[in-house]
Formats: sequence, C-alpha cells, structure tokens
Amino acid sequence: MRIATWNVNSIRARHDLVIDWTRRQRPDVLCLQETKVTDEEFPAAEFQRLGYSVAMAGQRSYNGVAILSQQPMNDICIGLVDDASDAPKRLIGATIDGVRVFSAYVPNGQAPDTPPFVEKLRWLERLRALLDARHDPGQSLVLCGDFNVARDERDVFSPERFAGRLHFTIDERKALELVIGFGFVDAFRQHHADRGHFTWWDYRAGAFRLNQGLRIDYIFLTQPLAERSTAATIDVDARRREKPSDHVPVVVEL
DNA sequence: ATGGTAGGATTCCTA
Repeated sequence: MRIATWNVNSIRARHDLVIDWTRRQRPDVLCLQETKVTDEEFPAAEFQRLGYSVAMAGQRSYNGVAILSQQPMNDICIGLVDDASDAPKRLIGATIDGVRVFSAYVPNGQAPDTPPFVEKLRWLERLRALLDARHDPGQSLVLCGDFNVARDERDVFSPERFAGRLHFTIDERKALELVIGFGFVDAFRQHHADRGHFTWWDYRAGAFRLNQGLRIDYIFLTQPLAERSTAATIDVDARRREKPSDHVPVVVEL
C-alpha cells in the first residue's frame, strides 16, 4: 500500500501537475491540503476517471483538505471534535481497508505570540484530544499532512537562523510532539536519519535553488503500520516542474 | 539586510 501526502497550494492552480503526478505514481491513497476550493469546484470527476474515490472538505479561497483512494472509503469524518460549523476546513478522516487515514492542514500561526499562533498550538492540542477520544495507538492509523512545524535541528536548513522563528519555536515543537506522543512513528525518519531533507521551500529569495527549506510535511504511523513500512520518500522533483507548489509530496510504502 | 513570490481575493490577506 502506497500512501502520499501533498500540500498543493490550490488544486485549481496545480490541476495539471497533480493529475499528471497521480497518473505516474498511482498511490493507493493521496492526501491533499490547501485545495482552496469549495467541494463543487474540486475536480472530483477527473480523479474518479483515474479510479479514485474522493472525500473532501473544502471552502472558498483558503484551507481545504481531501483524501483520494483507489479503495472505497468509509466513516468519512470532517473537522475536530466540537469544531464550530464555520471552522476552517483543516482535517478529514476516512477508513480504507481497515486503516484509518487523516489528512491534516495545521494552522500556519502567522508569527510567534500572536492570536493565530496561540490558535495553532490549541489546534494541535485538540487534534491530540480527538485521537485520545476516538482512537487507540494499537489501531492501524495514518496521520499525514502539512503540520507547519519542523521537528528538530535536522529539519531546518539553518537551526541557528531558525531558533525562535515561526515553524521552529519550542512551543510549536512541543505541541507537535504532544500529537506524536499519542503513539506515532515518523515514517520518513524510520528510513532516513540524516539532516537536510525538506518538504517545503519559500517561493521567495531563491530558497529552493539554495536548498533553504524545512521538513514540515509528515506521515505518522501507529506501531502496527510502522512495522509494515518498507520505504519513505520525499519527491523533491515535484518542485522542479513548471508552476510547482511550495510543498512536495511525501510518500510511504506499507 | 527583515527583503523576496505565489494564490486568491479585491487594493489586501494568507502563506
């Protein structure tokens, strides 16, 4: 089973790139973030023609998550526990062949110690609460997406320059570890221990050319699935294509 | 030295 996650930064702007990537890679499951379209505007029919079922939670202009699956999806669930009806669309879950899969888009947080930053920390705490309330670490669970937090020094291009900056503050890293502490294994780190593997590069200042990136997109697996994990990759080539997203796909083989 | 680019909204917000 091959599972991928990708923040596409608008499915409208990335339509051809994502369709082409899906045709070539044929993942069993593809989790998307920042689709930036309502469900009516999502190109569901095109993915269905490629053999995928579509579960989506979209909104106008911002956010938006989806799961595409070659196998049928059951128990589709949108949002956190006690989300307001107008809460940003940042989380969708579905059960696929006995595996519970989540596609998550964690709030960016804007800048340390602003109200959006506090919301980001709260959102991660509420994600842990959802896991505690509805799931068990002994279950087969995949939590993947854009977490907007780099875990440790290996995951930022310059730990010195990034100390205390958004995506790498102690508070954000603690909040992410709280989620992982539910009972997850970082699939990419099972197979790659060295520094300098990134999933996001700023569009500005030639960041990709200089490889000034961050690893902020993850696939987290509970132990039963971690034991089945044979490979994990970051598809950096997706950033070399025309009109790329600022994020690239992360893929795990189970 | 605090810039720069991109997407999607409408002369600004989010990332």
